[in-house]
Amino acid sequence: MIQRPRGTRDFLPEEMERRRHYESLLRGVCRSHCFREVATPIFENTELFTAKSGPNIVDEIYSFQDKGGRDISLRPELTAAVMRMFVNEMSNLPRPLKLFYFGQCFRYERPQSGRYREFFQFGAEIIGAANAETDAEAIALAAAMVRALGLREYHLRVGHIGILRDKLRSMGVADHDMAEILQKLDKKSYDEAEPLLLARGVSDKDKEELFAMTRMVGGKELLPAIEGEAGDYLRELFAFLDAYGIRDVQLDIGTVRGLDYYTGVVFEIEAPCLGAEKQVCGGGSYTLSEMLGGDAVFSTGFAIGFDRILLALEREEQAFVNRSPDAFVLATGEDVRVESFRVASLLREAGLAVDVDLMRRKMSKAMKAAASTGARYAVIVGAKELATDSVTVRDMQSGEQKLVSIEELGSHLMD
RNA sequence: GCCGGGGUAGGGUAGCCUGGUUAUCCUCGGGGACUGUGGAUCCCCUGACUCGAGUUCAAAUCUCGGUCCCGGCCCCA
Repeated sequence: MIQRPRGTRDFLPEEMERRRHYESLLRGVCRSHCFREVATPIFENTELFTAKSGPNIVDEIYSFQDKGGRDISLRPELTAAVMRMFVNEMSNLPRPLKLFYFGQCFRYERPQSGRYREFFQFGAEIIGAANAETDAEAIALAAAMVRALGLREYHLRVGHIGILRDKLRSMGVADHDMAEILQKLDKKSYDEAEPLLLARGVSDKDKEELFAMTRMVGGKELLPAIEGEAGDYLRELFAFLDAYGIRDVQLDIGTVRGLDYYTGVVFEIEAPCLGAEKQVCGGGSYTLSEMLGGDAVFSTGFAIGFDRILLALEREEQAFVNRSPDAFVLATGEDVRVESFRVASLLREAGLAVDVDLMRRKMSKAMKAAASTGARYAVIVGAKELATDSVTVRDMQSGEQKLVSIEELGSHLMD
């Protein structure tokens, strides 16, 4: 037996139907917000990902040389690819561009709960605008998507990377030193952040103030206290979010991102039921296009961990019921078997989901098979009925049976 | 990369500690009893010890290694 590669999954029909269902809900939300879908290759030149995330990223992704000696990687995320596409092919389109995407990504990591080597991201980017309404639009979309899926318990947290950066700058920390410190602060690793700060001559008082800021989490009552441009920006953002009906937002000054390309607002959504890997959505405003050889263009985007959010729905025991056939067609015997397929075809043409017995079962077994598919009706094709161009329709729930002419069969089953 | 727990038919399990006939039971699947009526019952059938090495007369069982799964650490673009 050949095993599946580590960290991958097979999706059986039931699971696949469920996935497609939720996928289409998400697509619907994107369309209602007038985002348009794009797709990029599953593999890219490795350079694209090292340009975005640094050379060490190669250790964590599926990276190889193809037969032509090109350095290729399976995409570990989709933002870089979408920005590449924007720079290469879409930079002259009217702005803002509102794009969304869904696809699998690959990371060479140790699998654990909610973490696979092949996983799916559903994300969106707004390219070419840099203001509070753009960020609000992105956050509103993310929130609407999570709501559309029906996730009951989640936390939406919004922060602004500028607040801590301003603070660090005022404390005399140089810009190129910030990423490392912010990374520690994001994880609330104060022990590790402290020596970095002290080494740059930050006073104890400043340090404590900084640490206190990273612990600021709350509702919009915190807004007035936030100084500077970032504060103004957040007040504006929250006004737009409020207009969009998004009120269950936490303001979290400690939510930052270590990476340099984030420029302002950052946000994440987490589902507490998931345990260690509970973040189901992450995003923010950034500028990446320059790193990919384009002009400086501001964007806001996010990605939803599709597998994770489905796992969260499962943990919340949100039932998904697979669709069952409208009808199951079976023959009473060999003499009318071919004719039963004609009836099935007729019903399919009429737009019904119709299954047939392919196993040459005897009638009682066929009936049993019909029951196990969950079909609403059994359509029994027999010589007696065919004599009057009719079939017997059995309601599988009630057991009630009727003689129905083949001509009226389709419309009879429709209602 | 690190720590811990696991792996017996498609799914769920017993057996493992204490090595010894044909590997248990349930379910699912196929067929039959039922020759024109399902979800009931009965009967029959298909189907498994994660892989490799070692110990032994003998390994599902003991030992070591690989692999995969589960939970956590690290990382999280």
